[in-house]
Amino acid sequence: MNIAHHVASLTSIPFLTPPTGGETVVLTEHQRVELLRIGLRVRLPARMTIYRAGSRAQWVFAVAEGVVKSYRDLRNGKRDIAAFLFPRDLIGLSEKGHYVNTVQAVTPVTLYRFPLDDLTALLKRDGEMQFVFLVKVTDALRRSQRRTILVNRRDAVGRVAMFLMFIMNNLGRGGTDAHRVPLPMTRSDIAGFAGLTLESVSRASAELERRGLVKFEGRQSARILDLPRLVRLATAV
Amino acid sequence: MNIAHHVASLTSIPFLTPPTGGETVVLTEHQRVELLRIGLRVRLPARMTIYRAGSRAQWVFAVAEGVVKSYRDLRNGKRDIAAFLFPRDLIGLSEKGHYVNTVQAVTPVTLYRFPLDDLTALLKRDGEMQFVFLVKVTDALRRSQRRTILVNRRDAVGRVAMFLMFIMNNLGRGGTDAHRVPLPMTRSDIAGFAGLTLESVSRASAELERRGLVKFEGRQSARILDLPRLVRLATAV
DNA sequence: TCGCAAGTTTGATTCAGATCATACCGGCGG
DNA sequence: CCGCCGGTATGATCTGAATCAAACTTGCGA
Repeated sequence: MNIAHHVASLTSIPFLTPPTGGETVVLTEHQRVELLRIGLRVRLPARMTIYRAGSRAQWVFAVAEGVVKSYRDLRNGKRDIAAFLFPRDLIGLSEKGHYVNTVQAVTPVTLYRFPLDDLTALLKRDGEMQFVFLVKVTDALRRSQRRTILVNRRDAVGRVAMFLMFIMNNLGRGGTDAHRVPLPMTRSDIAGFAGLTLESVSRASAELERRGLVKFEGRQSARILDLPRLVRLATAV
Repeated sequence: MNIAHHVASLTSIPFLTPPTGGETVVLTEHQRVELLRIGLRVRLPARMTIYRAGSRAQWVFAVAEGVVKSYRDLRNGKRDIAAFLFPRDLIGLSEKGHYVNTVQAVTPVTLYRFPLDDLTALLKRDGEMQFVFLVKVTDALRRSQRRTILVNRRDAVGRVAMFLMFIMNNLGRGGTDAHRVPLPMTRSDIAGFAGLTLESVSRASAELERRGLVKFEGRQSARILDLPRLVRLATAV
């Protein structure tokens, strides 16, 4: 196992900017080595289930590349998407030793896998590193709350507009074309995330296109034609 | 200032059970003293605003007694309740140095107030204590996700049933009567939390009462008459 | 005691999204 | 080239929560 290679890769998931300041938190070289001592890099194809809700929570994962969805199947057959996860995100939310959601790769993904016990011990030892994780989880909480606002909206068009903004904010960086929004997930997934049926997503998308705000190019991507108006729609709650 | 008194009070907010194990995390005596060195106990009357969204985030608070609501006022005049917070909960979610939500006392409350900088430094120094906070924030994330499921439901009666269960899970303990549910917040607050209008909350409540599941005793409390059926309704998504 | 005001209930109507049904599209194996 | 199939779009209808409106209830201060 090539540590040097892993260290280099880990720098690509430096987690996040802290909520209280402007500067980005980056792990020190030493901390990266420590993390990699307990972590393993794994690559998975699209559609692969990473873990299932209810199974024993043995690992925490960090997304390095690709998109992952976290969901719960409800009794009525519907699927509630808890979150879409992107590079830099952590996955492995558990309760009483068992995973809360089922997590599945949407695209081919690269993950880092950490045994929960080892990670816990490491974090307790290294307060600075733990703080990076604390900040990250706090960020996830903020995003979850923001998403609730999205779902609380009544109008389908506004929800889809918000969803597009959401994807832009998470996959926008690094893209060659700032106005192209990749949509690796299905309409069904979008519907589950936005609290709509897939028919409504389809209709709302058509409406956005009709209004000249967005052009859907195939099923897997969209082009933003009028960003200011889209932003207004999305934030017009 | 009576430290001994404060230490005793702090034991009443031992935060949470960790997600990965069964045993409750309790701070050591030393840790409590450390926390209190930087913390201040404050009592506030009902309706008092603790902080406003957008203001500089200088403090983190821990709820010791009472109920607090966290919300955002939306452009359309509506109010989205981000969370209700109970004893043991942390408040002070911020982004780039500014609070995300406005936070207001629903009942008279007792809080512990910690300067963010001091708390940050303390947590980085004491990995064990920080871990208690990490677990707490993780718990908040789980709750936020569960709430999204609540809001995603379409039927008003089910949402109100879920809301009642939610309150029971947070205020149930310590109550003399396990079937009495205190409702310190207004119908409007409930509506904001459940993603309904207050009229719908009112009608759904009446419907629950008509079906013999719940009896509302004044505006501030309800009595669960048929818990099993209420649970089924709440989880029947 | 009265009267006000905030909060709540109840009623009538509207409307957007769910639902049910059917048609379409694009990729892939044979 | 065909036919299948998962995913998507479109159309018709239904439903239940939002909305608008008005009455009622409760607590509280004059």
